[in-house]
Amino acid sequence: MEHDTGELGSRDKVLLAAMTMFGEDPGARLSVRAVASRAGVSTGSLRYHFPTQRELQDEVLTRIYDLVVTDERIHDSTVPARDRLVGCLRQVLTRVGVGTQARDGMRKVVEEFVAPEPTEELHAAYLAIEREVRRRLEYWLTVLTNEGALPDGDNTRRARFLITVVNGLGLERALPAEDSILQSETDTLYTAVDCVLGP
Amino acid sequence: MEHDTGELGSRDKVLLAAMTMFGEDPGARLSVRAVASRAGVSTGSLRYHFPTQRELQDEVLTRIYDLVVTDERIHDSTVPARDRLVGCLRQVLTRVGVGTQARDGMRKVVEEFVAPEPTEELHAAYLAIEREVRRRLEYWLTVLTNEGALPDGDNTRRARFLITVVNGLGLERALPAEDSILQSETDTLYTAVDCVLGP
DNA sequence: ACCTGAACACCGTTCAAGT
DNA sequence: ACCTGAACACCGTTCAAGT
Repeated sequence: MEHDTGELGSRDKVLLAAMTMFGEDPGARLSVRAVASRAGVSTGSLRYHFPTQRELQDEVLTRIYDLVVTDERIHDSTVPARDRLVGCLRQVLTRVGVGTQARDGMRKVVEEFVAPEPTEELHAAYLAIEREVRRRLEYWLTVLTNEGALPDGDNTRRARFLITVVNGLGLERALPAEDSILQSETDTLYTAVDCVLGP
Repeated sequence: MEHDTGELGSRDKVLLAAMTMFGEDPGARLSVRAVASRAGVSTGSLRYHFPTQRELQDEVLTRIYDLVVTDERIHDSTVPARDRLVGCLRQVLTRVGVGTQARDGMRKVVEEFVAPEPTEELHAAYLAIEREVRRRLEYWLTVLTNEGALPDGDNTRRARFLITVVNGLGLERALPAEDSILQSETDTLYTAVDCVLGP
């Protein structure tokens, strides 16, 4: 008959604590001790479920992005425009995934579109995907423009810029990284979005 | 009549030690204790001359890159700061190449660092490279900061952002693209640089 | 002015010991 | 199987004390 988090396993307690902390401050450090103590769990237990700090952060990333329902988000004007746009970009990154998924994804992209001699077909196939993503991004930017949150301007260009940033982040998810990846990804997303939204 | 480093002041001893260590392994950590002990100096003394670890690393960078003449570009103050920074980023992208070279390069990166299960060695190897690039970028930013072209701020964060953009552009060079890539790359570089330099 | 080294408040990871 | 918490080997920074 518990009404707190007592029924949760340690793993979930840790995850809940980490996500809460991330929610409170997306730039937070999420150190072992900070998260463990917030979760009411020992550092050893945290390590048992997440053998490395990076694994914890990856899991947090996945969960966070799963929660975000996106397209609604861009219309929710109670939230600052920059947060909404960052949320949308995060949604794009969700599909990239983390860990093995991110690495497999990048491997496939390279196998399919980079390694082979670029035929007409391949070219067209990739461009179709790329255009799809850009359209989506442009749509989000349009919403913000109509709302007055984003000055009139070349939204295609802006979208291309944001896509490049997301591509860079996606690649970095597949590559080895320091374990502060969660924090620096947030930094970069906000930097890019602020850049587009202007002063 | 000393023939060792005995005549050097502590500050120089520290600098010499740090630069030697950097020379031996550009991926080295250059921690307070490691450098101080190598220099035969107390941590307190090191701190006296370099109030912060960042200041030490910046000084090392400056000395190192002042030796390497390749970066004349960043020092040429007859050119606007943004153009110089974009030039430097282009220099990084030069190594990525275009066409077949870019595709081969990306394939190799993926083969080497993405596809295999990430061992400790691989991880360290990649991080060393990454850190090297970031240091270089930070150095460029420091030059602009000292010059007054760039407000004081977190240059590490700025460097990370620019690296992500360059990573994105590199990936896009390897992928199929519309033929306006040159133009959109320039757009993106300037957007990113302006974003960093501020209004 | 310059230098020392201990102390502080942190890291992430490991591990013997418990249940 | 899961969890504990101490211990380890590191960080960067501060500071009273010396010369």
